[in-house]
Amino acid sequence: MEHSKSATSTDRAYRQLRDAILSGSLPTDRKVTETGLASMLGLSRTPVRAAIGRLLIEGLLQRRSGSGLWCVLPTPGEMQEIFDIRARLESYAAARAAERASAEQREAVKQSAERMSRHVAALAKRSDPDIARRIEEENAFFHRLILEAACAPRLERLLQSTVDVAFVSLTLQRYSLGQRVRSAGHHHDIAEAIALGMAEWAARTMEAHILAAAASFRNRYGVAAETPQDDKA
Amino acid sequence: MEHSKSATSTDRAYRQLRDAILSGSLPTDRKVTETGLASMLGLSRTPVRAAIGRLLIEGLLQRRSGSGLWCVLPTPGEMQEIFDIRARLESYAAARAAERASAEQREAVKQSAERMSRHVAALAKRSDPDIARRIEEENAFFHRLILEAACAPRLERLLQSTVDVAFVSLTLQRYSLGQRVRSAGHHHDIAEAIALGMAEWAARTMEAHILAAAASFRNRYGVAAETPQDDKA
DNA sequence: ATTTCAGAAATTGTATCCATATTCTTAAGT
DNA sequence: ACTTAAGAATATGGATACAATTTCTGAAAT
Repeated sequence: MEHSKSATSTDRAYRQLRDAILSGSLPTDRKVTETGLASMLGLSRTPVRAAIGRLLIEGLLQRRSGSGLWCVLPTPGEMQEIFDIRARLESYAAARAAERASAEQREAVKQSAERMSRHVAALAKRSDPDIARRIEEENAFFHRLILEAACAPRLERLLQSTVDVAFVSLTLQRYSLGQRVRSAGHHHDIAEAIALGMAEWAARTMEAHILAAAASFRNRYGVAAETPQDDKA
Repeated sequence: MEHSKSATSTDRAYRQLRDAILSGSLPTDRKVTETGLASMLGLSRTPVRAAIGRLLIEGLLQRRSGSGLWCVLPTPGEMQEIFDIRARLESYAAARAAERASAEQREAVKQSAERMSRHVAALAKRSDPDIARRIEEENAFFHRLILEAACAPRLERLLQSTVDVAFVSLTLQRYSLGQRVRSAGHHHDIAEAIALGMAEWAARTMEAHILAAAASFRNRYGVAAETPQDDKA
């Protein structure tokens, strides 16, 4: 659940670079170099290159023709795309989980939903300054539980490595209290659908859950509703 | 549309290893080593390691706990999973293509469907010994056209890593003539839906198109899920 | 002044080397 | 005979060295 403190240098480099890109501390308006990143991290180029390879696949870095390596943050349009993809894949995961989760897994999902409700209640009472982080972790845990219960290794890899969860939690951080209450309600609905083995209900609720997050993101970052006329990004 | 011979050693290593795994010329019942693969390809470990990194992400290689590197081919259950994922992602691509394809792209999709029909007709007349390959290429081209028209770079990357795994397995199977005729019909339907901008129709037809392929695959290779008996080839 | 060519600098791709961790083998002890 | 421990062999992760391609700079020629 938490990052094990010491992994390989490659893993550390990957996480550090990803965080640096997502937090905006790496420039997106000029090119970066492998050597520069390596010396910034205090490592040789070898592990940094491996990390760069992963980030290239995930799309957070790009090699532009004849002008080096660039950090790339998803445009609002791409964020919408990411949410749409997640809605489709996670609803599939929810349906599979409803069909094949073990009894313990169904119980665990329900308990996660319960905990989430308590966290949100605590947030309303301002009783815990650290509660926002707890909510985010609980949310990630909930989705991970379902993904595991879905018993779908390929789906898991796709969701984990290519459409980054960090984007979603970025959105979650800005939820209003009302949104959080409703989001916790979604978790309850999904948990119940999975517990009862109702795949279609689970899938549609998960879809709605993620599209709600997408809508919230759109509101925040000011991309008005999708215009029929094509805006090239 | 084909690989130019000149590329970086890493790319060559990646392609060679991927082909070797998918074609079954690398063992899946005992472990392989980086050093062994490198000397097999006549390269140093460095580019081979980069290639291995990509294959690990794609799931064609796995590091098993404390016992090295293994080649992994998708099980029939995973193939079903891959088809399900493709059905969801490519139907999304079709919907987006219906909404935002250019006039030229809509025309190109229709023309590809036309060519496919002609190829299938030629197949019926046995007039071209090479026709099966042509059909495969046209099919790949059709799907690629739609993916490009969808204007969704993330989706494109995501599908690229899942599709080609499915494709190689697909080429192992032989569609019956009747199936090919119906498949070409799907292409026409999808092309028309996209041409008319009818996103929902395009999406549902694409979904059905891929699930039909999945069913055909299951009949040949899968554990017969719930089919009482399979039909004649 | 603009263009072009050459040399220099820099960046990426590849190979080799080293260190650490893990496995396999062998020998010793109970 | 079986178990365990120690050392050897092997494999992987990382660093450095090297090569080749690409880019930048500058000067010369039209």
